[in-house]
Order: sequence, then C-alpha cells, then structure tokens
Amino acid sequence: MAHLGNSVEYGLHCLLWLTGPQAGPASSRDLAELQGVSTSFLAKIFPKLEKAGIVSASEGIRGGYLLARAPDRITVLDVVDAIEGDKPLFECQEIRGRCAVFGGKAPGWATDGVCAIHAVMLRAEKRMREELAATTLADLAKSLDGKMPAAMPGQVQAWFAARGAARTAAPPDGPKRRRRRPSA
Amino acid sequence: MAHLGNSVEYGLHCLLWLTGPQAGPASSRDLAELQGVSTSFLAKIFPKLEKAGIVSASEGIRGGYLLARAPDRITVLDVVDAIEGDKPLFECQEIRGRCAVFGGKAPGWATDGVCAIHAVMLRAEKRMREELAATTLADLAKSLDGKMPAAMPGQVQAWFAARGAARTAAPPDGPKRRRRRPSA
DNA sequence: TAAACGCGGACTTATATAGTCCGCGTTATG
DNA sequence: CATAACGCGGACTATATAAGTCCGCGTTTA
Repeated sequence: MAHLGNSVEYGLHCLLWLTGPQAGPASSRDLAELQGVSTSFLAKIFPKLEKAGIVSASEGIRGGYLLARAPDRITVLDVVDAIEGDKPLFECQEIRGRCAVFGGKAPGWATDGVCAIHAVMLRAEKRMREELAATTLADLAKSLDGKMPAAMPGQVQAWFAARGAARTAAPPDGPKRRRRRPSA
Repeated sequence: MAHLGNSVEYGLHCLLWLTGPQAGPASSRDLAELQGVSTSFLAKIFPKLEKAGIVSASEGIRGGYLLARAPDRITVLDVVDAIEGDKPLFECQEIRGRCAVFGGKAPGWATDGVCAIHAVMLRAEKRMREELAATTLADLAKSLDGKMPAAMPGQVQAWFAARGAARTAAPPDGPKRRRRRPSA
C-alpha cells in the first residue's frame, strides 16, 4: 500500500476542476461523475477539505463547493494534510530503552532526546513535506493549461450546465433515486 | 499506519549493533532478545537484508550475521528498500483519462507523459529518498558513540559472550525448546 | 547425533483503506 | 408548502497490508 491514498488523488483532481472560472458551486456528485470515481466515496472527502478551510460549502439544492481561497494559496501539502490528517512517515517504537543490558530500567543517556533512527526519518519526512508545500493548485492548473486545447474548459463548463438542465427538466418519472422509505 | 513499518526500525537497530567490532557472527535470536523484540519476526527480516547484500549469513550452529560491507557504505535507504521493497509513496490511478467529456476514449494530450499530480508526488518521494540515502550506518553509529558511556560496548559484548557460554553449558534438562515431533 | 543455526512457507490477527448505505437538516424552486 | 437536490455524518462491509506466530527442512559444529 502506498502512504498517500486514493482519497488524496481524488481530492486534488477535483480541486483542479474548481480552479477554473466556474459559474457556481459544483456538487460532489457532479465532480465525481465528471471524473468517473465513486460519488459516495468522494462525498466523504469533501467535508475534510471544508473543515480544513480549503473549500467552502453551500447547502441545499443548487449547493456545492467552491475554493475558499485563491489557487496559488493552496498547496498540495495543505490538501494532503486535510485528507490524511498529517500522519507520520514513521512511528518510533523506542527500541532504545529496551536493551537487555539495561535490565528493565534504561539510563537517561539512552532515552534522552530523539532516537537517531527516528531523527533520520523526521528529516526525510520534512523534505517530502517541503516539496509538497512548494507546489500550489495554481502551479498544477498552469501545467495543465499548457497541455489541453483551448476548447476544453468550455466543454467542461457545458457538461456542468447540461447536467443542471437535465435535472430541472427531469420529470418525476425519470430515473429516480431512492427516497426515504415509504412509511416506516 | 505509517509508510515505514516496524520491520525497518527493527532492522536498522540490529544493523547498528553489528556495526561494532564483533567477535563473531550474531544470530537473529540474540539480536532480537538483546533489544526486546520478537525473535520470530526478526527472523523474517534478516533474509531480506541478506538478499540485498547488506549482511552475509553463515549457517549451522555458531552461525549468524555479519555486515557484508563497511558501515559507511550502507545507507538508510539501502535498508529501507531491502526490507520494504521500494514501494512507492503514491500510486497514480490515472484519473486523467476518465473525464466524462472524453466519452470513454481519452485524447492523447490528456494521457501523454506523467500526470501533473503524480509528478509532484514523485518529486516528494525523490526528496525523501535523497535524505534517507544521505545517512549511513556509520553516521548513526557515530552519533550514538557520542551519547553512550565508554563502558557500554564492552557490556554488550559481554552479554553476547554470556549467552554463548550459557548455551554450551546448558544441560539437556535445561529450558528446552520444542524439537521436531517425537515420531510422526 | 543432537543442538543451534538460517531459510522459507503457511498461518493468524489486527488495523487501515476503500467503498457503500442510509437518514437527517437545509435550501431553492415550482 | 411539498419536493428534490444538496451537504453532513454515522454505521456498515470488504479487502489489503502489517505484524507476529508456528513449523519443518537442510546445514553445521561440537
């Protein structure tokens, strides 16, 4: 398994779409279906981004998510920490103090300060985090702009608009989603 | 859970003991009991270090492990890769090509090259690995030498010697370990 | 020949991830 | 004001990995 899970990947891809000049808030369902990932799973990720202050949510029909601040002020590290919860790369088990020659009571020189092995891991983690903090959503969006044709943003915006229209036009006999149970 | 598991920690601590001027090979059992970790678990780690060429093994009674090369030529990254198998920090799911506006067949501009998000993760992983590669077993051992009293190495060597003596002196009626089943 | 080794495969258990399901409160719209 | 589309969150399941155990084989030395 990898240290950085799929949730981070989904979250970043969604946030990249929110980087563009949107008409209004985008729902987590639309974002999920635009990218072909699970709607219910993505619905568990966005509240984390909201709590971290990366996106702002509007409730009710026509609600959805917007970036809470400018894309150049949101780093990849912000997103990783929001979703994964700042979990450490390494968890020191404090083997130091268990040495059999200590006989159960480890002397201070053995347990003071940070374990040398732990220290290496902390440095490595710091380097990793520095690199993640060095890239913002704006950087990612810019690199994509260089690749995609000029027509692409418009097509996506049209896709969102079409979904909204389909919903308002949908008659009650359409492909209905389950509602709360009929009675009890 | 952490990306770097306990196996790495156990392995590094053991290798640090092997750094000192040993009399002979150290068995994985002795190494485990010296540090208060599971003997059977540690016995699964050492073969990996042996396959990676970090330690060399000698079989049979009085057998055990020795460092296969000088401590200043063994980096923390070598040990991590030997034990964890060079697992990636991030596994790209290639969300790029799934965009609904492509309708199943993604254009080349969308899937060519490395995904921008994946690229950030690869850079972060590279930084992490660079830092792990920058520290050797000799560096770790040196930092420990600065902390431990001069008598410590001798005490550990005495502990190993005492174990060996106890084994040769152990009468058949001593605390026997299970042997292969009596008959069938 | 037996004990102490390394080696490796089969097994168990615990935890984390990925993903689903469901009901509640909120809100715009007809 | 009723309904449908929202966000929110809790409970649930399934699967993968980590951590640890158990056991038997071949090797080696005393």
